[in-house]
Amino acid sequence: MQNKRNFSAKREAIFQELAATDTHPSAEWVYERLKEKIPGLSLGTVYRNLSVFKEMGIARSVGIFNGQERFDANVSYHPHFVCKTCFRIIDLPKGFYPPEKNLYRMIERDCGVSVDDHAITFYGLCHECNGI
Amino acid sequence: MQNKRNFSAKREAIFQELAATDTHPSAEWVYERLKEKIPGLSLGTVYRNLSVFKEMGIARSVGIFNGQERFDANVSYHPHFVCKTCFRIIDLPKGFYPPEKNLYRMIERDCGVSVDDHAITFYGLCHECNGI
DNA sequence: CTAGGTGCAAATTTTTTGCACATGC
DNA sequence: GCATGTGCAAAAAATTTGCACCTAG
Repeated sequence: MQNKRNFSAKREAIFQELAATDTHPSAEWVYERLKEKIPGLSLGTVYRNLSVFKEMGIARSVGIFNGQERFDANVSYHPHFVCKTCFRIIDLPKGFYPPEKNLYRMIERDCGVSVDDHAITFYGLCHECNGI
Repeated sequence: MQNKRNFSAKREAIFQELAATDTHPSAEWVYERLKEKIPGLSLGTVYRNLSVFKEMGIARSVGIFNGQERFDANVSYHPHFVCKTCFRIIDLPKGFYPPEKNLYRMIERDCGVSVDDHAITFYGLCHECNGI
């Protein structure tokens, strides 16, 4: 496993930007924020590095919402809430809906597949879009 | 000829094709299958009608996998399994990982959002891709 | 006639990729 | 020098849309 100290300056900055937010940003969002600090940055580099992070296992995709893939540097399991209106993505505590111990093994036995991951996503309206 | 839904012939055929399969197909898949039976059909019409079905609540999106949105005419809640290699999508019995009664209300109270839906997706390798 | 549905192709949007150049060891 | 990283723009791929026509009622 590669230490992120060996990252290039731009790769490091992209990872830090992703890791420092809880907004589960898109590539575009990361690019827009970083191009102020790093004038030479290109959007393609952001895409390429987000792919690198996924392959390394230090980031994951939350899903594609409103046509844009959303990323998360918090790779420990937790459910998400997605607002159907503004596509805000909120982390939910792991305590909501915790997976049973042998759930993957049960599915494997009953369905003839191998399972190594899962995702839980709730949908609705966030506080701002709810008109409250 | 009029059917009970008042769908046009093509709309009805698209819905029937979606409802008759458990493959959770993409628009392309539906189009490829139907264009043999309905020579004049166009891909745009398939896309437009799948959107209509989603708005009507008689179909839903399973998610976007391998760049293609996948649809399901089975709108009653059930978890899905997605093969990371071939992107086959398999229905799992509702009994796996059933939601707790007041889960939505708990999330609403604790997180200040309104919740009306959720999805659970397991990932791994299907039987064919597992080399078994 | 009217309203909705469709074919067709162009446009849109997001993401990927080819290639030349840059950078660090 | 060599391998990796990057800018830039073109390409790719999926989906949406504009518009003219068509069809049912």
